[in-house]
Amino acid sequence: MTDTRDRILDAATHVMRTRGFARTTTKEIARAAGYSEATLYKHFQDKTDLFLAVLKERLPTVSWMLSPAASRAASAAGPDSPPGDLAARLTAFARGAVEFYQASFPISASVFSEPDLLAAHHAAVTSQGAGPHMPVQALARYLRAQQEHGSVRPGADCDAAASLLLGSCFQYAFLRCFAQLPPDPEADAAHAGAIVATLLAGLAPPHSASDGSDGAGGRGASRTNT
Amino acid sequence: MTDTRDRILDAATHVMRTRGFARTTTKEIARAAGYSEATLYKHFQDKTDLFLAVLKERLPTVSWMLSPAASRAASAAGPDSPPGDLAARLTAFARGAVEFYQASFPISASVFSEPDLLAAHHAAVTSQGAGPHMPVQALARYLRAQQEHGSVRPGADCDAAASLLLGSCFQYAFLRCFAQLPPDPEADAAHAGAIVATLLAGLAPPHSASDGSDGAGGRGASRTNT
DNA sequence: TGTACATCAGTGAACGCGCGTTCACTGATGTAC
DNA sequence: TGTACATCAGTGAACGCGCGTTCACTGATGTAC
Repeated sequence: MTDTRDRILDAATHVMRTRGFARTTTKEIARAAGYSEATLYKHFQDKTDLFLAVLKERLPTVSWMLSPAASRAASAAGPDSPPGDLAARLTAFARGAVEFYQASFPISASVFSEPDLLAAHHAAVTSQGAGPHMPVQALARYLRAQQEHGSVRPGADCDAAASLLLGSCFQYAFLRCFAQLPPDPEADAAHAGAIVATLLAGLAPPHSASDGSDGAGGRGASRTNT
Repeated sequence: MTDTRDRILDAATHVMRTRGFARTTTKEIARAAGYSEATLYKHFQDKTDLFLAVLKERLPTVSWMLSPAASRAASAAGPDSPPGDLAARLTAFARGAVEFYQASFPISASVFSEPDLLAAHHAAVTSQGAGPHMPVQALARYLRAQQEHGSVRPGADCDAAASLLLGSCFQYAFLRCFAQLPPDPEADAAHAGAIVATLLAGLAPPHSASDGSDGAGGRGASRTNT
């Protein structure tokens, strides 16, 4: 059955998550899948082939970018969109990103322990136009669209902004994985809200001339703390 | 000799970098160090003990935070510091961070493939008050100091800003490791400059009220503890 | 319907290999008298 | 100075184990006549 292949991939993914890459042996995978080890080799050429299939077919997808919040954000948002909408949409985007990174980290980080596997995975991912830089580029594109609507300051560097926002989510997810903290929607929401607000408002004081490019002097912060 | 221990640690670090964690066997380490495998066990209890020593004693330190640029930034910077200085210092900080992350990633990511090792490393690192969240906290502290000098907008959320800036560096370094790109100081400088400028200026257009009822500081203020 | 054969998902048991680890040993160096 | 012994960094060779992989096999199901 084709079902068997899926069960093996599910089992391998589960073992990778729970026991870690180093302990994900053919024996463990077979046991978790409920088949003999020999069966693995009816469906996959060797262990590397199986791992690559897991990476390709079982890594959490970036489909959260197409989630209601994100897709509506990308499609709708006319020039008449209410203020605050951008912040709300970016916050939803950030929360999705954290969830995604936190789910994929334990598996994708393991790839770094086998350079051959890393190279093979990278080649596979590149050849189909995917890769971990995609979400960043997608967010940058979205921000540029918002820029045309006037929701984003004209002179702003949308690539840099995307790198800041998703980088923060990425590292935040990493830190939680490293500390082996359980998922915490409340903390995630607080993080997402805080970074979005900070990114939108900027750090420079109203009177500062630290970004010479377009003298974005008034930037929304001018009314703060008066 | 104590020299032997150092040579073994150097060899292990080198093998981890070049062959990857999975191929870092006692045989390879011994060969690279120029000793027999048995010698490893005169200096380390077992292989895990050796790895933990590598992680503790050979991971790139965060000493770049104490580099000329960073330390001067932390100590000097009176209220009369020239405008643009903050940007320059943050840019230097960001470049150092990228270099640091890019050097440590290949080794520290491997730890995720052995949950036991991850837990042991995390415990060791935590017990001595270190950890990957330290740079973020240090940057936040620095920003708060700048805030008191007036170089940073009063209402700004310094924790969020630190997360944005270092998160971007972290993910940028990860992406380069993943793509197995060689170090590129020019690209690094461009990245650092762009994210610092963007973080300082913010995204919101001057006339926008995108961050809610009470101005830019509102969201950040709710979780900023001063 | 019964018979003979084909197909094919899945297996038990074994394979060679390379791993981490141990142990009795070597041989250079230091030292007491 | 020579002798006898102690110390100790380092080793060669072996160990048991668990890994990935293979192979001859099973037995249920389908099918031709």
